[in-house]
Amino acid sequence: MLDKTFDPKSAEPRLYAAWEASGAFQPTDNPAAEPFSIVIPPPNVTGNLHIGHALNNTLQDVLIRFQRMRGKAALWLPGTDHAGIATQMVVERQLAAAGNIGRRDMGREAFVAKVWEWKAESGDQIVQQLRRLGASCDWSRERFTLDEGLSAAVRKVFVQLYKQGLLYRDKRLVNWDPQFQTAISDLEVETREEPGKMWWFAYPLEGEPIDGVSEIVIATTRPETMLGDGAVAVHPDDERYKKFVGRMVRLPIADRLIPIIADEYPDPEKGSGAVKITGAHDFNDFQVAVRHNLSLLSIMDEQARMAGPIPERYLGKPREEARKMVLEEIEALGLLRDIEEKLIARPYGDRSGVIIEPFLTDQWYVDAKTLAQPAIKAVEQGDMVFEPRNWEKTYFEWMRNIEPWCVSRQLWWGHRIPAWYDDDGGVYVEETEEAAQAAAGNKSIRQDEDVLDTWFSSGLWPFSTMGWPENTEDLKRFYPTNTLVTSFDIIFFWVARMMMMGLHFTGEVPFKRVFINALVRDAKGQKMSKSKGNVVDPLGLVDKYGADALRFTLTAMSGQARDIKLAEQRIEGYRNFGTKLWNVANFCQRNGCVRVAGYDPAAATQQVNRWIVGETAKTAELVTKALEAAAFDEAANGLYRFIWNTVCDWYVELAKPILNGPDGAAKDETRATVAWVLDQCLVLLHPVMPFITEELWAQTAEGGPDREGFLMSTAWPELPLSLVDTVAEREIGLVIDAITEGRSVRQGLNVPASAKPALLVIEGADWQLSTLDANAALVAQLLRVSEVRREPAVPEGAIPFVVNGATLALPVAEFIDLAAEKARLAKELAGLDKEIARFNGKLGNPEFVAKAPEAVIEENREKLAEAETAKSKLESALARLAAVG
RNA sequence: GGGCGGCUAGCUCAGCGGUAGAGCGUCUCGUUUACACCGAGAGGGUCGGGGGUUCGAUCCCCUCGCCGCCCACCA
Repeated sequence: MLDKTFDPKSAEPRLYAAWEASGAFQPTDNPAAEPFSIVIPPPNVTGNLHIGHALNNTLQDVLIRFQRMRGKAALWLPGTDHAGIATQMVVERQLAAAGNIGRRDMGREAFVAKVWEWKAESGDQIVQQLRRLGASCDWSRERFTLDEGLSAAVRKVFVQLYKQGLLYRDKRLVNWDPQFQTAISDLEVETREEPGKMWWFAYPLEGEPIDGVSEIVIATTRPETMLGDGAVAVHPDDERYKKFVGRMVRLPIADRLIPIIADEYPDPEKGSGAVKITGAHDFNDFQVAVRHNLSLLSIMDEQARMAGPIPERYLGKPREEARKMVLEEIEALGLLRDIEEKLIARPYGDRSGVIIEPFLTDQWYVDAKTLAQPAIKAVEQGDMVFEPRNWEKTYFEWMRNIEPWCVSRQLWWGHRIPAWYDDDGGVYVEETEEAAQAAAGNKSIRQDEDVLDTWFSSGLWPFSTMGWPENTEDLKRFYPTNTLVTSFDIIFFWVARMMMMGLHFTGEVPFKRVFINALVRDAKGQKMSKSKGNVVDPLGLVDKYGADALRFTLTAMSGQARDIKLAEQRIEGYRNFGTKLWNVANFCQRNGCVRVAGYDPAAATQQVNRWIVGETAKTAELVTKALEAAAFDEAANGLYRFIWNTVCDWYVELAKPILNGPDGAAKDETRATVAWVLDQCLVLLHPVMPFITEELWAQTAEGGPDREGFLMSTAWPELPLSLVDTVAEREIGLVIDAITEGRSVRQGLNVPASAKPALLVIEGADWQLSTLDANAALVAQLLRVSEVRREPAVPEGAIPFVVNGATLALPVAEFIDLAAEKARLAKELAGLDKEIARFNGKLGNPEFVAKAPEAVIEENREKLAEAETAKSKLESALARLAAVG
């Protein structure tokens, strides 16, 4: 006997452990099986499962379970990312909180050891959390971006790119994070628009005034950088300033002479039209400075404190303080011309939240422009497709305007750059220190202190995890992968980089399809964030409702283009769905619906059974097609409708009279069919709700033929649409309509529940009557009337009403408000008149008849005929009603 | 400044050429031997505004208006 409800808390861990122990997560070694592979977007090794992971991994699991059941050699390769900057940040913060010394005082080795310690401590948390979700990853193949093999792949890639001239060291402006004191890539900079000020300064002209003008006014939002100005630029066509070009101004405070130059860069419409050029602290200015061969004055250090060739009183001052000092001094000098309130776009480090400083340093760059070309082409020619398709625009846009990728980070947690230097400026890029030393001869060498951007190793993920550069069996069998499931916020960071690296090093796209999932927001549509306190913890939801309910919710909502607004109520609803399934299984058990060996759905004889077999086949078709197309929501919603509305609401109800009836062939067949339908439901629902279906699979094993292994390893059903019996479909449809309509009218008539009047079927098209006749007992039971029978006419005192073209009668005038019923019929009649007029109008329109498709015209004719029949029934019903009352 | 989404029932969203659907919520009824984590029923929408194409538009085109996201070097 089944328990009253499914208890996910005890069942889920038990089932998961059993699956894992059985080796069912590993791809089959059947050589005939077609491979299907997914690599997981590796979460931060020390991270926690958030709702985005839950969505993303649920979809992957749905896919992989589906493909596994279809007999593919399905591999879902899991792993984690070392997440350089994020992890280092966490550990540094912990050290600080514990009152320990900072990492710089601690030294590299000790600090990195600390991070490994932290990884060991919290490293498998997220992996355990994925298990709680039900993720059927092949844990025997689990990888980590910093493990031995992946590190070797990283070194190989770095060295090869270097030797191919696609990776180089360069001194240029980078985005510098003064808190972490490292360079970051363009993508890690977040521009925020904030209210700020723009100050207008006058720079005195050196020498004679021109036309009485003895100063040039510049506008700036960053006054402190003026100390590093190398020039003032004006547009060559700007009449106001043309004459000043070639002269010098005296830079206030710094007290240096700088030239006035002409350049296309200044926009005469903006600000004063004259721009101060600070080559070492602004990306635009840098380009101007290079064009004009201006010297680049760095006036800040790694922590964004003032430094360099500037007045002594500024040295060591933080940039904010320096700004105040400059403003005060400029004002005191009488050179402040104006202050303008303005929205300023400021760059912030996406991790540190600190304002980024353009900073002149030596860094390693990848020639992304070159690598991007094949990656663009691959998507253009469809070797890789985005799903939804639209995201390729985003991808193209970025790839076509790609800038060199700064890959070096001044951090300690990560892949150390395999480059060594000698004291004479020689650089040796090799996979090992031995090789570098060999190249350097007897010179002494030291390794580059920096590590690589986390995304450098993630970019290799699809092939490095499979053993590249070795030509492993896995690589041969499972690469390229089939589908990548990820969210749009890392298309640039990750998808694009994998495309570039994959194509360059393996000559193949790393995946054939990328499914971009939406972003999960809270019920109000706000982005979840710790500071807003609206973060939904997926594990809390799993605790409360079970993993299946959460999985179903996320799957059903995954169709949304951009955002998923997650409301807890919804999860509750899908938990109820699981319970509904559980209860229907319970019903099966109580009614002796046991699976029968060799059951042939095509051989069913009972009309309801023939009907549900067809409905099941249609659902299987729908779910299969949907999952193939990654239309996860359609699959989930189709199953929901089928199981709840079709099976539970109708099939089970229609089967009850047979199951409660006398023993015999009809009862046996129905029992077997009910059991079969339930089995199909379990199989089809399994990818989305693996736990409850697996549990029911085991619980329903009793009495029937033996179950072979787990449901998760069971074959996906192949149910041909030829199982659909259109006659059964139409007739059962009619029975359902009649019952629905009958109930509706009964309720409208306010017939008390206690009343059991007879229901008479007296008119209607023959085939409809025969259907109703055949199911008379059933209809009577479901309508809760004592009897359904045919009569030539409405008997004396009975109240007629129209259902589905047939006229039914209740001989219970005392229960019925005659006036209300008359009004109802009159209203219905008016509606029909309108409808008839509409169809007549349409069909009377020569243009419609001439141009509309034949099928549409035919449909309209049928509807017109139906409406006219219904009208005549209604009219006679009204007449008889008048006679009675 | 570019680009991309969204605007459909009170809420969250499907539908995307033939006069509107679901779930939740609301209201009414219900001790029907699977299920109250249930069942039956009702109410509720000029499908953001305005044009156009079409026999016919929520659906296609144009335009405007909000809302959101991404990218961009504007001082």
